[in-house]
Amino acid sequence: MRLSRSLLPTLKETPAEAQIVSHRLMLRAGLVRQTASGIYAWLPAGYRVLHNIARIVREEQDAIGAQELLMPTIQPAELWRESGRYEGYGKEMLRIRDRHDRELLYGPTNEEMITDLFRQSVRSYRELPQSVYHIQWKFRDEVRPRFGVMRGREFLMKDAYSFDIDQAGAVLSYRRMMLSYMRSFQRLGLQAIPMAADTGPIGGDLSHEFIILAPTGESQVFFDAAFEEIDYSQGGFDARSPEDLARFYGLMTSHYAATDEKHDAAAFAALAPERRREGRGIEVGHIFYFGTKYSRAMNFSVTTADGSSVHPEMGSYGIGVSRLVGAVIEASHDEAGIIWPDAIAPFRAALLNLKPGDAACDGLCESLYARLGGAALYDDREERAGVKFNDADLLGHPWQIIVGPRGATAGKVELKRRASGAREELSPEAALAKILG
RNA sequence: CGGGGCGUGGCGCAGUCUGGUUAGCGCGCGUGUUUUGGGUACACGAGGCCGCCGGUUCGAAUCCGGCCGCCCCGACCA
Repeated sequence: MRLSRSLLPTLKETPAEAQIVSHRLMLRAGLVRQTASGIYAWLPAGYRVLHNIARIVREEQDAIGAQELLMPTIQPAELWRESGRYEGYGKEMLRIRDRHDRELLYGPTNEEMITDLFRQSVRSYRELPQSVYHIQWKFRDEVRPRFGVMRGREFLMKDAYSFDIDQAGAVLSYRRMMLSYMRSFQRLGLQAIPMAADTGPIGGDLSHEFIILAPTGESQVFFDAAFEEIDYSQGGFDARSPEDLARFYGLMTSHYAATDEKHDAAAFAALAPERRREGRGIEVGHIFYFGTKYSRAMNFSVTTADGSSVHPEMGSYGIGVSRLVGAVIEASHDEAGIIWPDAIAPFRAALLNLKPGDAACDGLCESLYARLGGAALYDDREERAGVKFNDADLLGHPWQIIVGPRGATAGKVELKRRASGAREELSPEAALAKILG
């Protein structure tokens, strides 16, 4: 992308409405613009990040055999009356009427809808277990939206639903999903910790929330360093193996982890000092096993091997995709701006032409840009070097290729690593190899 | 939903209490000169229904009433 032709409105000053660092940086870096309280437009660079996060989450869902589908944002009130939640959900649900005065709502979640879809077509135990997910916009009419994209009213969420024939199967689905979550967060460059949680309005028996560490997180968290050392990869655990899932779940639940409300100082103190970890955390995911709550209320049953019928055991699993954009920034930034993890950066590299109009600089930049393609944001603007440096740091590209007249004539570029600040002068080929390699 | 605050060029703000020149300042934007590896300097210039509606007044950004929007603290939440 050429910066001179991009909708990437960086700001020198912070808009007054932004309080927390991720909100400020998202506005300043031109990732989003607020359209109404808690509702944001995603500008090109921000949208790329959102896509990248969604892609990783999707890959990890697919990897455990969950099927992607897409359910609508607007739902009929009738479905929610069946489960009893239309009345129960409260003012957070955005209720709408169409021209025929039919009651609709903008979905805050999809348990009812997916249960309806399953009951329409799934009749036999032979068709289960199944897990499905979608990545779709949700709306919760928060009384008080804040923290920018971290607590908006409209947000992008990955929500998954599992259907099993019995509790044993449902527990496996639950554990498998937990593994997928830990892998997703790890790939996003985040340290995540699962913690036992209350089930809230979703209801159910078993629930964990996933907290990621960020210095500006909303709650204090305490945990065992063991979480940092676990290998969540395919090599570490096979998601198809019940034994591996049991071992994994054992690790997740046997080590100490708690937010300040549930913190047990004595238990924490019992850990060896070098294993005690403490920090601030942000909730980015939540999983629930709630049994037959919806299948029973909505009369979804399947026949079993012996000819009787049962209500399938269900679970639902959410990841706040748009919230993660803010959460990642909270976890990874400095005074100059954002520091994107390589996996989700909008661009792998910023290509800084320090002297547009200079034949050597232009020529070298054009050839580098052609080689980098969509991986690079080419700063071809007629701006001072300082402006470009500052914008590149603010945007947080993992790499910066700096092309100035001095180096260009000598066939050299400077490569800067955003996270460490390390710079080195090297040949264009070597720089490309590092960035693309 | 309780409490507090704010709406003035794209952004950050002053002016409002105490009504009265052409409504200011910084940044940004445009043109020119200058500068050329960390937000350069100078000059000139464009850009404002002062959130909206109504009222008071000879006169309203400023006073009064209503409405709308946004932010912060708390309770609540992926």
